Amino acid sequence: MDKATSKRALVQAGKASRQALAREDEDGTRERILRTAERLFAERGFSGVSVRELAAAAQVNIASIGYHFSNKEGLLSEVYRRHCEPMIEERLRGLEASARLRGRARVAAIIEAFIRPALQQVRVEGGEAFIRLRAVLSGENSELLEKLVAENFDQSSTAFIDVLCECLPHLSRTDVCWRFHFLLGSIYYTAAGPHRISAFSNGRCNPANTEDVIKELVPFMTRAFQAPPTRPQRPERKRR
Amino acid sequence: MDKATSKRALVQAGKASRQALAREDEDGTRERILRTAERLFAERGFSGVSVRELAAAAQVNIASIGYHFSNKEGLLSEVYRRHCEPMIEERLRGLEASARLRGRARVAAIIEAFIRPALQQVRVEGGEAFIRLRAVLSGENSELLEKLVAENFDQSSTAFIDVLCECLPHLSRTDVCWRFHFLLGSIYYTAAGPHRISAFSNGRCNPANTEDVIKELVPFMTRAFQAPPTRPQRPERKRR
DNA sequence: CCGGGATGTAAACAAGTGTTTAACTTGCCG
DNA sequence: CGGCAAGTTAAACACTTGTTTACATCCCGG
Repeated sequence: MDKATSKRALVQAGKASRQALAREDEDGTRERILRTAERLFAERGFSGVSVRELAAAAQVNIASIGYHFSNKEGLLSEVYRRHCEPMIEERLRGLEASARLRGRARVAAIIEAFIRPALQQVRVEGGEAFIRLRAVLSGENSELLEKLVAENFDQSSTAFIDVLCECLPHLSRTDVCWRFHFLLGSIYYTAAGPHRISAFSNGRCNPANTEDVIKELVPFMTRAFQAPPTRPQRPERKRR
Repeated sequence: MDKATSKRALVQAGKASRQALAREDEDGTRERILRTAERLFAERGFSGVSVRELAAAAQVNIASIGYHFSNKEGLLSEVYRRHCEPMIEERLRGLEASARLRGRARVAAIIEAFIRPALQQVRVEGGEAFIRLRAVLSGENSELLEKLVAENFDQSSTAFIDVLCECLPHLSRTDVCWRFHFLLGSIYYTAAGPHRISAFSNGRCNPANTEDVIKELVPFMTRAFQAPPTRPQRPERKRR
């Protein structure tokens, strides 16, 4: 990828500025590739989709994807970045808005501010949500993905944890991190493996219904965050 | 796969009985393939590992894996089945044992009975736990995997949900299903994506430490399950 | 009208994919 | 000894993989 980067770097830069002018929604080759990619990757994962399939589905020449995004990984990065930016902004807006509330209501608002944008993320027409892609990817391709996740989410995750610590002063930061991690797991799994629950609930639970998920998950997690601390605020305190 | 199945079926049967005699731990080709497969699949997913890599890592001829397991998917099925059986048995033992307790303590015991066997599942030497494999697979290869999950887990999952419903009579079965689903998500994610939490907690949270995870997750989930119902016990009741 | 950069395309590239073949070794039993 | 089945092997099979090449267009300022 090193030689490809240096070779195509200038081309890429030119592309970016041009696209900033012609506002995203045009129907050009580049746009069609991106839309098809986010759909297919979300459905079948990264290594589960070949560039040939992708090109065929987007009705685009195979080489075009190399031309516009350097290579397959470059395409994934761009898909990822495009979705994360607006989602994170929405999350942070919700986080700020929660500041008007206090106590349990505020915790609930924070959790909802985190969940909602992820779940109702623009669904590609008739397809899976972007969150599904993130969940699917969390299994494979760890090197590239870990970079993407770190770049895109570290900042906002930390912001949420900070505010949660503020609202839950009886908890150590370690406990909050754990609980936040469990929350993440529930969101991902809801997006990634919706078949299982709908199976053992005889179809009564449908994770595709965003409002249902929020109605169930927010009170569940709000309550959970209020469990007594597992680790003491300061480890030494126990001895005193 | 259809023709292969019919052709190798008898061979497979013979193998199974022979292996029942020579107790699992021998160092034969078949055993080496299985052990290597569970390690590699867990690390890099199903489509992320080629038969050739696998054969090389197991120091086995490429054709051997076809001979012993019909094909790559057959190998996965066997890896899966071998781990699920003892794990599910342990889970059910824990579930029965929880019957001695009452109230919140019983809920906690049930949740721990479900979590513990999954997390402390025999780790292949120096490698990832089997649960990681399950989490990784939940993204890809959906047709085969869904069959495997259904075959191996439907029964035990239903048993757990049944008992939880008993312990939480204020909840509708639908609510219990949702909450069980969220629990599953937290477990999977803890196994699949351990890097993220250890990153934003500055290493204070280490999902590889099974006891830590249990100490954090059990109270968290126990409390969460006790949240007030989201859906009424009987939908019509609201109107009356 | 022409030169030049951006964009699109068919064909080829080398490597890698899962699977199968056919030959070969081994051990066992009549 | 011969026959036979289980197990192992190198080699080949028929595709698919991501990427690159060299060749067409296109459009626009000079």
